[in-house]
Amino acid sequence: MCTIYEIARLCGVSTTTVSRVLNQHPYVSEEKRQHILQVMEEMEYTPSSAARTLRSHQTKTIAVSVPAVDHPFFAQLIKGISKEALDQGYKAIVLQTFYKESLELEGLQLLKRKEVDGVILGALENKWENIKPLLANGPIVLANEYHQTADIPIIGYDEREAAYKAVDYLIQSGRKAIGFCFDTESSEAQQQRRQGYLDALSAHSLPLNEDWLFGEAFTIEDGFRLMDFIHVMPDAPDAIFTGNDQVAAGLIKQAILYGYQIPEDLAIIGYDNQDICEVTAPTITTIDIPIVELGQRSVQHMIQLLQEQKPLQREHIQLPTELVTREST
Amino acid sequence: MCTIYEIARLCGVSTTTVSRVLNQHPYVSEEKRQHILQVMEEMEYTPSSAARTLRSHQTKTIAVSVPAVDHPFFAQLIKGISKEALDQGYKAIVLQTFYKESLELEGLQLLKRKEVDGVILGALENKWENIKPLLANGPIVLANEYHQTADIPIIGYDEREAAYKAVDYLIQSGRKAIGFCFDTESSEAQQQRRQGYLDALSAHSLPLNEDWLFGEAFTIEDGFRLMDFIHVMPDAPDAIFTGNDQVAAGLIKQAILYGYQIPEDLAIIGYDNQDICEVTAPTITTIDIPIVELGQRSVQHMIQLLQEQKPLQREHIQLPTELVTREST
DNA sequence: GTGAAAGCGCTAACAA
DNA sequence: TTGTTAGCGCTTTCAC
Repeated sequence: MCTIYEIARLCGVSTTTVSRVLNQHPYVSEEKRQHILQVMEEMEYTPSSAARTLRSHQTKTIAVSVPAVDHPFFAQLIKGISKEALDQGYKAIVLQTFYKESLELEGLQLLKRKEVDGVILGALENKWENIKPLLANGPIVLANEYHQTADIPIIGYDEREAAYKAVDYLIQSGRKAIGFCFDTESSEAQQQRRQGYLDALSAHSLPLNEDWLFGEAFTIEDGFRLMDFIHVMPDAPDAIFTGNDQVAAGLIKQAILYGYQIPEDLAIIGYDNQDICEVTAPTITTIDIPIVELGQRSVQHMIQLLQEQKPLQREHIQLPTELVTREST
Repeated sequence: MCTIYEIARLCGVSTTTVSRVLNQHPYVSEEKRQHILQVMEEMEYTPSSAARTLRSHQTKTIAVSVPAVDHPFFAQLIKGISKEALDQGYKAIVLQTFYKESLELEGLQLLKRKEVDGVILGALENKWENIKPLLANGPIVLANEYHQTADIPIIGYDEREAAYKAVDYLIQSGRKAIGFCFDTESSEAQQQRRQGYLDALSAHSLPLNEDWLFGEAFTIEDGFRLMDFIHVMPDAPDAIFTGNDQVAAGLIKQAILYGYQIPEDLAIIGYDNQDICEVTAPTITTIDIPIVELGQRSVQHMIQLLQEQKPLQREHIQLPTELVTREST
């Protein structure tokens, strides 16, 4: 591990000159530049990023905060983010909140400690008031989550419209008793989605049955559990719009076990268009979301923010979604 | 953002003293310690990690290199690693190789640039000779991959035994024409696994049919494709031990489409015990691997290495695996 | 118990 | 076009 001093000494120049070739500063004679470059090569010189960070106050690192990396949705989001970051010369640090406010907040301390240049939030566990003060330490971008008032870039898709499309499709195909699954009540994205559900119902003059709103639905297991519950409901829905494909897969599997015909007895629509949609029997109708692109766009936006240095502004980017019909409807 | 100087000035002490309380050095009077702590609190002082890194040559960061984070296996591995790292006061940087040697090598430059203290390799794309020189820059730990000679800690499980268990089970249940899927030929872990397959065959005096070895099997899609291929084989196997649950799920789905009865016409065993095993029809018999624990152990090992500062040694830790029988066999 | 001062590796303002 | 020099924020000898 040699330093810029070594190189300078070896080349008979000052550290400034070496630093200049490192940063492609124009004022270096071609001759010296070549020589220095060559010596660097020979010595296997690699600049210390710690020193650079200390000087420049830039870490070239972005943190991504998600509830859990092994949820297929977030795994894909991270895939996009991590790839794009690396492409742009940044590193990505992964933070998991496990759906806990405290862990989210703790992760965000990285911003305060200047260990990362910015944070991409793939979900939002805390109230915005708790997050907001951290903006003083660096930009925050919301990916896949929504907030009414936060003055930061929000990269997502039209949750309301996506939900509307799904529910409308169910109604068009003759369903009248449509259930809705969500994960957490607190997520504004989920509320938007619910609004789409409600709008579709009222567009077709269908009344809302509160019993058909099912919360805490995240995983395949939750799908199993939920189906157990629905199976014994006196007034069960004949279709369900789930919040994600995992839950849909769980529902379907368990329903088949109970002897349901799907979609005849119960139609099901998922969300995310994960691979799992193609291997269940029946396959799952779902909403396709450009997740990887969502991650990439978030990074691009973040880097732009970092470079322009201008104040954070509210901005709402919505990527297109698509209803993909399969056997479960 | 205030510095140690500010705090020192405000408290009428030297920076040394402030630094001492920061590092819980004993020689500070209780009185001053309290005062300093309080002022830090008031000023919302947070130490600059860049400066600390520059001084101490420690980044408190570990890199994890995997082919792709959205593969369920690696997603879970990262979950374990990322969680354990954070618990221990380390950060985890995610590197994706996309199965390319060049990207793996590029990621490993982080070690050289001293941007991370160590690297956990969740797979191995390069020849070991290409990786080895990097050991001069920091420890490398192999998680879930195997190498014959590398003098580094290897945390995994007995691939050979796991494969043996699976194939033996198939043979015990009357199968004689057993196929084997793997992803890449170059992985030594895969070779171990293949050895288990071979050993089980010969233990029961079954000959090896080279046509029943199927490579490049990573995803659900690959499972589909593979089944298309098997379907038209003149001499098709009556059971397949796949390298992962995704492939198993794809095989099953496609086989059912072709009118196969599973397991009667074709028995299938997966690998990893992912959630997907429970939602396919039929459900998937598989090998359970403690993936999250594997990740955690790797981090623990890495941190120990980092702290002890003693030279890297070859070490081979094997976690237990288990055959989980379901409907596909 | 406490502080002065050097230095980790790099960059940039200023001078030449 | 090139070099001198002063820090970035922190830790750690060494001296008191």
